Amino acid sequence: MSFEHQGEFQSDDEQLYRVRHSLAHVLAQAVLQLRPGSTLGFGPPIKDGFYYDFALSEPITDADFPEIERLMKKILKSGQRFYQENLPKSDAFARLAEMGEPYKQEYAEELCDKHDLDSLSFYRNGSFVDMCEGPHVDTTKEIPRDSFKLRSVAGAYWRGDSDNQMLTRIYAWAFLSKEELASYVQAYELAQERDHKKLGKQLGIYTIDNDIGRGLPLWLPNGTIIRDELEKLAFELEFQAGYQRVSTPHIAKQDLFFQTGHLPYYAEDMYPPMELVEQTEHGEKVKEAYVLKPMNCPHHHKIFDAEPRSYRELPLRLAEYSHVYRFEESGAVGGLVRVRGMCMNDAHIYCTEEQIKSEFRNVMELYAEAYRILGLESYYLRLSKSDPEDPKRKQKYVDNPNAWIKSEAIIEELLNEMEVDFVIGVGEAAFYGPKIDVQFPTVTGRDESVSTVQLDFAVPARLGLSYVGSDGLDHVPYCIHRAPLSTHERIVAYLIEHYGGAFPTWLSPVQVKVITVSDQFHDYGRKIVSALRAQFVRAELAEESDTVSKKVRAATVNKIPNLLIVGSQEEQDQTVTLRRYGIREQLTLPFEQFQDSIQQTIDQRASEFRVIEK
RNA sequence: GCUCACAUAGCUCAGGCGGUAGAGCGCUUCCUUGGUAAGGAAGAGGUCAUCGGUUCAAAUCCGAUUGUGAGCACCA
Repeated sequence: MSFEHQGEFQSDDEQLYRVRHSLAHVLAQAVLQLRPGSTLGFGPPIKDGFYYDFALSEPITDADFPEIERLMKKILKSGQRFYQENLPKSDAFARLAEMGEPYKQEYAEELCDKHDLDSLSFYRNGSFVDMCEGPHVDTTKEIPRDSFKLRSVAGAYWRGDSDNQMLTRIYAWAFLSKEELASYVQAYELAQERDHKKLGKQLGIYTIDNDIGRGLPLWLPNGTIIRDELEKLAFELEFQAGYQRVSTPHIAKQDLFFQTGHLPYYAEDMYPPMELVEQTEHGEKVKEAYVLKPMNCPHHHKIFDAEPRSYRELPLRLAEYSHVYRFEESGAVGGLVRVRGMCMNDAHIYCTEEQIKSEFRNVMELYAEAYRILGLESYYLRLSKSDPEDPKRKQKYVDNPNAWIKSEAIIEELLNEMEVDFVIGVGEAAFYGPKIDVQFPTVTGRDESVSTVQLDFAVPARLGLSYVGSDGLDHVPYCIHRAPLSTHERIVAYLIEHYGGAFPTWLSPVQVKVITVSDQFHDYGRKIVSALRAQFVRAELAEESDTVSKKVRAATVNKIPNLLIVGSQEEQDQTVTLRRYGIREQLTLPFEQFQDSIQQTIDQRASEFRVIEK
């Protein structure tokens, strides 16, 4: 198993860091020129450039970018020197007050309190002064004038807290040369071509209809094939790992979720209840309330509880691909990555404390196997812990400090024993326990949790789950929640971007497209298609009376992995000419040999096509 | 939820300083029967997101709503 670590922006290139940091100051200088009376927030370097936050006197939009860039270039050209000065803290506060910089002032006071500082660092270039630790370039002449580009304007809360005022953030790309900028922008644009929202539409995978609802994707025939293949994969992996499949309804009584503790912890993320109302003498009364399930665990817990359990049955592994519904905030919903209705590769493992580690390990191995088959490599692990410092912790996490310490220790120990790299996410835990999240980068450069394994020390007890131990006494089981293949929505989004829409044969909605050289070979083409379909290969004949070129192009645009070209030669020899997606060289082989080869390619879920020699 | 931008044919987009619209692809039909990324011709297809306001006149200007995108916050 290999898990790569991926951390925050840390430039190993000191000069790049200085340039970006200095450009942030130059941007602020230009914006203050254009919008006098604006004040400053933070303006750090980031992984591909920098940003700066402003409380603007007048709004700015991207239509102002050319003007701002012009002002910035003028400043760069003028060769301003950067001077550092350290002011005693009282002088520093006085200066910030004089400058009219309330955000900087607030931060300055906090810095001094927290780190017990008695002086603060400022940088001056030209007429512009900013409280800042540096480092910076010596002079703006060091900064190439053509290697940065303003990218976007967006809102951002001061100090990242939605209770605070929203500032205006301007993002920019910045590099050390024009060429580096150009190649970065080009790579960025190329990556946008892989965006699952774009390809999902182009390849007929899913659609979202406003009459159905936001965040509620409709899976088209091509997308449904991919889902079915993933479910088949999960079924096989889980069968071999000793899981049992169960099926449960999409709704349950609201009261169940009070018992589990989801309500009130999780209320904001749930669709409002469906209420059955009864007429009484005094008016209306809610007789029963049902909710759409946001998670499957309560339903599975009830299956565990459906009969008396012995320690001999543990670990009991219950698996289900099931829909859950979460009322994500409108601004969070987008494409397939954040949706309000999703189908999850869920399972719950009930086990004893002694079994936790080995079960976690089994789950991690199942993940690694699934990722290997899917060819996914660019992920890293995050140990998601609670945050004991969080003032809102009582609303966010089950209140049982000892259980948190113990369960977090078990998982961290396991990760260390497995010798895998991981980062720690403080405050990223589930409300009922710590978890290991598997993070994947999207084409838009964000990391998202795709898969997750979670340890639950709280909910089984709340529902009164128990098993009889070898000592004849009742014990509360631990529960491991896991979803290696994530939700169909999220994993398919990643797979589309990972493969750029060109799926390996086993996942591809159309696996073989038969292209005849002219209509007179359609009979042979149809014979091939029906023989392939008889072995459950998803084959189609290109029926259009177009030229071969046109049909090849159409199939290529649709990223179909295998094309079979047939004409008089092939019909006479009972062969086919195979052209693989993205490969120009082709191969003519007996049709029967192709049948065996594609069967093996599919059965092995191979990423490449290998011809079987007879 | 918040900030900003955007919404024109099935798709990708142009146009429009106010006088009710265009291209390419796709689709349909016809000709072509062609050996590897677009053969040719004709045709159908749009209350310019929705609602309201200004105006003699709104797709164009203004407002609201809905949706989409980029961020922020959120994210089991």
